[in-house]
Amino acid sequence: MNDAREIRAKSGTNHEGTSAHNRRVMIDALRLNGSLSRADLSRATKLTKQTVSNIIEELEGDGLVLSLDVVRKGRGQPSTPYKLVPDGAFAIGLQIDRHVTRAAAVNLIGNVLVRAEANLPPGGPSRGAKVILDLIESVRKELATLSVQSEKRLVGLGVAMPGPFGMDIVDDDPWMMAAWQNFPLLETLAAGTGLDVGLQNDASASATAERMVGVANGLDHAVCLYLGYGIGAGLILNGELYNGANGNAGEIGMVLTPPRHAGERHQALEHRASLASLYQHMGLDPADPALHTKLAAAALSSEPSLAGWIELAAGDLRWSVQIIETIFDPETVIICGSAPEPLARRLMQAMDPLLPSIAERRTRRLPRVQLGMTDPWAVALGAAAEPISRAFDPRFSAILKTRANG
Amino acid sequence: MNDAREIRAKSGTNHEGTSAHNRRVMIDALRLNGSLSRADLSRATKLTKQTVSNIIEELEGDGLVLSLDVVRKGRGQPSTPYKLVPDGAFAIGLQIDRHVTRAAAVNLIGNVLVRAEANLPPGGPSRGAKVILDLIESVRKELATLSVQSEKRLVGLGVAMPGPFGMDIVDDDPWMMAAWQNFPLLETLAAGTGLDVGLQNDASASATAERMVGVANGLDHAVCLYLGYGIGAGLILNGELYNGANGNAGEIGMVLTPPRHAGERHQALEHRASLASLYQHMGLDPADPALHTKLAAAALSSEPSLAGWIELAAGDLRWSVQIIETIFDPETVIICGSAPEPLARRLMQAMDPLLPSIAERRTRRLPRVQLGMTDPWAVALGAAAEPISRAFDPRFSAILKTRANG
DNA sequence: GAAATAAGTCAAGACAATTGACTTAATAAG
DNA sequence: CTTATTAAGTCAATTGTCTTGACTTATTTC
Repeated sequence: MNDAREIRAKSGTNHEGTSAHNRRVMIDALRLNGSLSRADLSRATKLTKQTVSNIIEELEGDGLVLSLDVVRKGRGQPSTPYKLVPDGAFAIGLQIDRHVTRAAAVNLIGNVLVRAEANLPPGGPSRGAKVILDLIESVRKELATLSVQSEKRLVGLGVAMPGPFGMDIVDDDPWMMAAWQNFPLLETLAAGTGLDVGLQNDASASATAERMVGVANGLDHAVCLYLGYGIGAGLILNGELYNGANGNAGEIGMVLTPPRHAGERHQALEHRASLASLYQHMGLDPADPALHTKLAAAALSSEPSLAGWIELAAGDLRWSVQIIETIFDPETVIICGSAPEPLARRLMQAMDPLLPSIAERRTRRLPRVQLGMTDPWAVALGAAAEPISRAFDPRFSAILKTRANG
Repeated sequence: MNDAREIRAKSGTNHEGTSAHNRRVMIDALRLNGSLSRADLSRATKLTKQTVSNIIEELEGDGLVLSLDVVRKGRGQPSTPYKLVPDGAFAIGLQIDRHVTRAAAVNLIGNVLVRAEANLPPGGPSRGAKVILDLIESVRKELATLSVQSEKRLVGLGVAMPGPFGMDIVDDDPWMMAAWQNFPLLETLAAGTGLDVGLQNDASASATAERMVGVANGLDHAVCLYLGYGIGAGLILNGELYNGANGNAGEIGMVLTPPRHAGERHQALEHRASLASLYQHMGLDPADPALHTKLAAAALSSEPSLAGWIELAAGDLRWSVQIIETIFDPETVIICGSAPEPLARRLMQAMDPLLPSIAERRTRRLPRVQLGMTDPWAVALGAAAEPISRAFDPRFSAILKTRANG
């Protein structure tokens, strides 16, 4: 029917897809509920007891689940609960920031087992790539000392760095984030480590972390408002991270905000509500290694210039939250980022009262806005959580055939 | 493991899920590509020739596909292309608007076969429900005269009405849209028609229509900016309509816009860029039956008050498009709605040049903004397209088990 | 005319979930 | 203290769906 005309279609599926999905569903259920018996799993997943038994046996054989003590409760044969084996799988996450890179190893349930960081030399990837590969290697070595099986059970490498990706680069900065984005990073890392590599921006990584071990755990619709050097949103929609057509969904830094006062020009959100704007406002040096500590201290004091920025930024964030609620209709909005926790907390407080929005409903179960992780390691954790999610979370794409046969 | 504690888990799947998915994938491929041979389908879906043959045979038996003339092309046995049978399935769509309700019947490929409209009496659902049921009944009867099989092949009823849904009602208007939203409409319609009923807001319905037969056909990431009495966005993300946690995603009317000039208060977008705002600006009566014609005429003239509104609204839309691009990273933004086409066209032109955004990339294949349907029947069409999509489009939820056995 | 190529079929096989009867082990009831 | 009831979990056979590999058919190219 077609010469070279491209045929567009989604993939079909087969037994393998079915089986893979059911395995993922069971792992997901165990992660979400802590421990469940085979009978529980059967009811929850709508699969038969027999099927659940078969899959559990398989998962147990693979070292992904283990049985706990028998539980007596009411009539009937006592049940044997199962839970995930924490060290049933590992993943490594890498955060590439302006002047520093962090790597972390996590296990199947999101515990951080190893962390390591290194300074990135200025000059971008030409010099930095080596630093990164060494850092990953050292994390991998250390992980191997904690678990003999770590190498065998390593499911991938997740990378997080500031977006947006794939843009025609216009401006650059001394730390050459743009150069990083043009560099064939994924290929280099895949070749250098032999691992499957995934990429997210900071905000998405944060959301991934919140979903695995944070306040977004078990939520299918949540947005992480990530306040870092820039500002971004990590989108969890229908239980999966949403990336958009080009991987740039949620890059809200370029959104134009309402002017604060008469005569002010419209400004991009990231010039008003981001740590970069705070540094500028307070005349701080972004490269100062003690910056985080200083900011934390300032946040606990009554520093007037900080208070001024908080007041202004909270206004923009209040507006941002309202837009996010209005556009996404999420269960909750999570404030996270690399700001020191006292600062994030003060920002949260300053955002109160929130603007009226569609999110104000009596049937709400969760707060409209919650504080998420502010740990500087959260992004690396999210980066590491991504391969775990890719390997074990139920998702449409995991069902589809990836190669043809016949 | 649990007393009454609720266990949260996703559903598993089985052979039926596999088969259902593969059927949907084939139908989707045929819809998207017009006609394909079994060999084409096998390559495109990654299923084996044999599997494709089996499914095609089944679909042919179900009257959903039919074979075309054999095509000779190059070496090898000539291929037999298949295409969808237009009248292989039908659905009815219902639009409930302020003072009017429209019903349309479409077939499997989105052709509108029947349309009918009725005035809604003031007073909300207490009197309107009957009008609606009668209208649906008349469409159904007329459809039956066009196809003997229509009743057997009717897959559902789709309803579209202005959102947001499930809110604590604050203000109301004479046409009592709020009352409609509180009324158990879906239950009433399901009981009154015996059909499966789905609900969307206007903007989502518009997006559904654009995806089935409009400029979003085949796109996996697109946003429809719907300009009606209010304003909303219909979100196609990952190839599916996105509804949010409570079905209100895309209800952007409440977004606060940047002030137009010093001293102006922040205003909700729907008070500035919506037909309601135009009516107010021009002193038009929204209930005037000739309104659409008058507006169309005005749009073709050089009416200064209309030109003034266009200038203002275009500014807000420009900003809205930039936010949408920044947040969703879609392949394209589609302007649609119930404004007369000349008006929509002028608005589009007035939006040029668009604000700089992440969407400006050299690798773009589609325009950043495109004009979609402005037909007053587009929403009813989208409403009717929804059950077709629900029944035939590949989607994650269609794979999952819905009832337990064992 | 023979070789190459491609579409499509046939029949057997493989895989994974389902079915229904059965076993095991506890509590509740008399 | 015995028996009935309830629930967890297993066993073995069955079913549904896709895959496999060999085969047939039809066309073009050499």
